[in-house]
Amino acid sequence: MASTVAYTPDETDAVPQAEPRFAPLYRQIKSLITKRLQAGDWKPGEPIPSETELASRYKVSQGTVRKAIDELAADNLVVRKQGRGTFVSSHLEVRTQFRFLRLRPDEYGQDDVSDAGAPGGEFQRGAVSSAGRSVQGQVLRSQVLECRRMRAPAEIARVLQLRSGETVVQVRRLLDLEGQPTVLDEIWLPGARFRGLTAERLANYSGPFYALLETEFGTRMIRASERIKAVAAPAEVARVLHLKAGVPLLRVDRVSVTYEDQPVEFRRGWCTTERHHYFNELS
Amino acid sequence: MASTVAYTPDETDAVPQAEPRFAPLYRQIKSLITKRLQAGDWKPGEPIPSETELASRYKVSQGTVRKAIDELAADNLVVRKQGRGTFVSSHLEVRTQFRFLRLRPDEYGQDDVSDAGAPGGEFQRGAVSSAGRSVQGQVLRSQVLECRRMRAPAEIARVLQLRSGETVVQVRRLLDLEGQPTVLDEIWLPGARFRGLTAERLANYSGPFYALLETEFGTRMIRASERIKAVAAPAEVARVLHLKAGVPLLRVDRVSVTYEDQPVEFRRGWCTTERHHYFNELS
DNA sequence: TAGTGGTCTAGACCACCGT
DNA sequence: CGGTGGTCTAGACCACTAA
Repeated sequence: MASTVAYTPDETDAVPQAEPRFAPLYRQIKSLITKRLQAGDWKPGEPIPSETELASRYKVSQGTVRKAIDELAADNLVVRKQGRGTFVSSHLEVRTQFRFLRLRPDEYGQDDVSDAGAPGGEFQRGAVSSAGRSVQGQVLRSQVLECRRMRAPAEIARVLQLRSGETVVQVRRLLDLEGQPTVLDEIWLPGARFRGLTAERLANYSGPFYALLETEFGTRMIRASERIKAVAAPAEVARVLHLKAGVPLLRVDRVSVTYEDQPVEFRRGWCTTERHHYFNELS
Repeated sequence: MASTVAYTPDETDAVPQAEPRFAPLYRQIKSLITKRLQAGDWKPGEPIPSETELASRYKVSQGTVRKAIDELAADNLVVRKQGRGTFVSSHLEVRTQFRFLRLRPDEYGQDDVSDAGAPGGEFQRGAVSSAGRSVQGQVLRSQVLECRRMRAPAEIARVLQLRSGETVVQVRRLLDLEGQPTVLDEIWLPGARFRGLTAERLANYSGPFYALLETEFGTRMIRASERIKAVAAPAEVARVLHLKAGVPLLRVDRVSVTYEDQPVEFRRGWCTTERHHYFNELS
């Protein structure tokens, strides 16, 4: 294949359409692979074809495929395992399980956490509406309070890029960390994408929320952005968290996106920081 | 040079000592370059030698140097500029100036900020004890309230890895965002490293705090980690921020490190989030 | 042992920048 | 134009994993 010219598909692949022409070859390859992931041709947890296989399939050198996969790995879409292969990443894997949970107990990792090596999260099946598991040394327990379908409030519709009045699923749940009620999450999801999502389905599922969305609804959360404010606890929130109304809480608003930067979740978390803190690395 | 064996220094470079032997060649090269940066042989804003130059100097292929520099660039230690060269990154550069400031006005970037392309921060010299400048579309003004030397409190000494009782510099400053007092920063620095740092020096300097530490004291902040809590504003803090005592504030504790992960700053920021929020990207 | 990702090389050519 | 980083190739060898 010529070096920088537009990629011409061979028989084994879907046509690449609205791509930025004249992108470097490795980006075109990256984009082709991403499309396959998005289409679900290669599923979370499974290996993608080997570098040599992809190289011959796309008629480029292995080095080019390598660079494409390097970026996919940097984007956390894929995980390389030496000697084994390259795997579609999944919220089910221990290493990426609570990738988006930034709340840490205050005692944890006094200095930089650097690598910390999470002690492998073994799952314990919980009672109805709950699941208990260990993550980063802390015991995590999730209890679903509510799951209902409703017409999207204007604000939610805007964020999720829905027409106003379209239906959304609202989930409210309580997170216990070390036995303390710590986070109240209010989650909104596009109704169309998560058709069969019910309170019962959630109750019977033990495991990370995003893992359920991934395995049951084929929607993988890729990336998210958060906005954090300090607020006084509203009465209703305080009640659920067993706190006095008005105590300071972290209000964490999160927009999560799948492939192509499609927003598919809006979440508002109300967090006590009496025994925990929000952790962040700057670089 | 043989492929994976230990690197043997040639005449042009300091001996590599306590390095993890049997690291890949490119990491050894990376480490050699890092040492040069740390030693100040190549200064912030200046170019480092070209890839071909480094390749011949270290007697490795250009590809290997390239991979080393790729990582340095990913670590933000260095910035590549096509056609020009590779430059030691600096807190003076517009693009990295307020790299660590995560507070955004609420209206800014309704959706993902993605790339946003900050509109180039032109500096305006301010009155004594202050500097006004524009960053990411918001007007930022810093006012030094206090700068004194003191014996390190136990907690500070621990974080900065000093012997208890060693002297530290404490700086207190107020950040105005869009004319609103928004953040009160309490900063502790190791006294030994920042010997000539005085209130006057700070007052006469217009520009980012870290840029001053970099240019005047040769200490570059590489990386930081933050812990965030929601707290009720202490009376003293509230007074400075023109708020009522007890209103919810973000308390952001930051530990910043230089090369070799040496901690060199502890900072506690008290932030109102009435008109701003803390922004974070998860991936 | 065969297959995978990881490292290293050498050389070609391109895109961009300043002079 | 010459020099810099950016892309692409082809091939060799290493390290790790699983059968």
